[in-house]
Amino acid sequence: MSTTSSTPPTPSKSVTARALSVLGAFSALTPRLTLSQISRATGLPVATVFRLAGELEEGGFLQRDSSNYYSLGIKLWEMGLLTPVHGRLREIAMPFLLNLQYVTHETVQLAVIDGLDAVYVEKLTNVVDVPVQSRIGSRIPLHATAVGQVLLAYSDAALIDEVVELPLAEYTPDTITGKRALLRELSNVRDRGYAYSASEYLPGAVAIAAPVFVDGAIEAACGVVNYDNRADIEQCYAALQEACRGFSARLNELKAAGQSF
Amino acid sequence: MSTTSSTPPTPSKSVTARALSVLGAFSALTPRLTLSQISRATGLPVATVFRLAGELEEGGFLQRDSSNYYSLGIKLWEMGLLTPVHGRLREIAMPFLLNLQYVTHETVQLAVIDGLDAVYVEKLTNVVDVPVQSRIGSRIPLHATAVGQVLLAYSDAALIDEVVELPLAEYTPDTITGKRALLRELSNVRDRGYAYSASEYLPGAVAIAAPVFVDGAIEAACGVVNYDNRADIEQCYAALQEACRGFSARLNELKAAGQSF
DNA sequence: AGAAAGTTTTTCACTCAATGAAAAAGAAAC
DNA sequence: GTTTCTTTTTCATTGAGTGAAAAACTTTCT
Repeated sequence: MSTTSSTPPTPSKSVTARALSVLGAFSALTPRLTLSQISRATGLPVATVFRLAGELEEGGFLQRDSSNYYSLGIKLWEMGLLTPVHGRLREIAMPFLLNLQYVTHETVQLAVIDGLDAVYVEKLTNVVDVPVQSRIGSRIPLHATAVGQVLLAYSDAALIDEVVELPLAEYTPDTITGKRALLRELSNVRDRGYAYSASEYLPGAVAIAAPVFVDGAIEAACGVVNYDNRADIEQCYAALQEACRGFSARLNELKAAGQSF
Repeated sequence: MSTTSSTPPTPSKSVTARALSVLGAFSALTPRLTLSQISRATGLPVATVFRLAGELEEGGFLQRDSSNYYSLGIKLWEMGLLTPVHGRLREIAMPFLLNLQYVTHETVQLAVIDGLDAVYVEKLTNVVDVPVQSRIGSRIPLHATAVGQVLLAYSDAALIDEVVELPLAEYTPDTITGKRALLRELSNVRDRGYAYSASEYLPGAVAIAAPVFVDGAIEAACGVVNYDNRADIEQCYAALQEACRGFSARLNELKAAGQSF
């Protein structure tokens, strides 16, 4: 019964929040930072960063190289591997993805939904010199990619409504940017059971994606991308379907057998 | 007289150290924990853990499911991907590993040295139902595995001396446990340019491994394992050599071109 | 069903650990 | 050489973190 305005009573930053913001200063574009760079990036006084960074290094969350640059520590990587998205998804998916890659010879991807984005959990390419567009961990739009559309199509109506109302960025001339058009496409995806996207995000990239269900709810999406229409889509689709079926079955099997999540 | 206490590793510490120890309570064996479990594992009072866990959740480092279980958050996974071991090694290695896996059909692995252990950075198997012995992130002994022996063989003399003096655990009857025998084997590895290990760690597992150099110093080791001697070792070896050469070349190329680390 | 045991959340007075300005010590740039 | 920038140390101040205890919930047992 609080009639008080929802003013967040959090003007100050706790020590923990500060420590996390030190870690947050690192990004794909800035994977290496000096003390003073961290200080500037976070707005925290150098002396404070000095102490916090020291403690984080102590714990293995940061590491410091010979030229006084910090980067994120190996402990952080190890902990990331304990995350459900890795241990309960990518690890189980891997054999299926490998086989799918083996059969199709194309780029294969696994994505989940997080918030209002799709996130690549795994991505396999055997082309060495490919200009990497998006890496594992990248966030990509739900409306403009095959995996995104699949993830969205089978999500709760509430989420669909929310995304549909968002301003839909136009990445290429083929990107779906209209609310009605997107809703129609999502409906198509559900009818077909898979998504097909040609040049909606990256020109020249043709992708198909299919859903992975656990207990009837969508858990992830698998996709196959090929550039410049090299591959036989029919064949890719068959392989994709098989991979998704196998993966779904495995997840459900583990869920039934395993005690938790 | 052992001071047996189930909470030894938590003398009074800084806030940051406490927060990190909350994260540290999670492991491969206990990827999900309740508040009170964390409290017991860390030796911190529940009220303290309550606050810290709340802040870590706020920052995306922990997540809480419907049944009040905490697990490590997606943010942690994302940050792990920014770590050099991932972005500067596994990501670049991946196409070569995939191709190696494709050619040999066997389990393929990439490992680095960290402290006195080898750590698996990547491991590819396309067999679905394999009883997973060691996963990505696992630490494995330097003296008893092919990748470990390669990593050690090309390390600094100081490190070799240190490892050689350690008590060398005997995993199978074929494990090298003697100091002199290990030194001799390392010498063999250097002479041959690769390591060959049969049932030294896991009975029935035959592995070969080769080094990956950057600027003349060893950076990682690639290996191929096959169980029950199914594969043609000669063929595997050729493929392995090619993968390592390609990968080394790519790393050196990037190092020369790229600005840093 | 109710009681008992366990877990999560809130409260609050105390106090100790975190703070950051400033100065010292090092590096690098000019 | 001087200047400019960065890292590290010091230290008086204080407010953020603390944890015992009680309240609020949940689960388990009889």
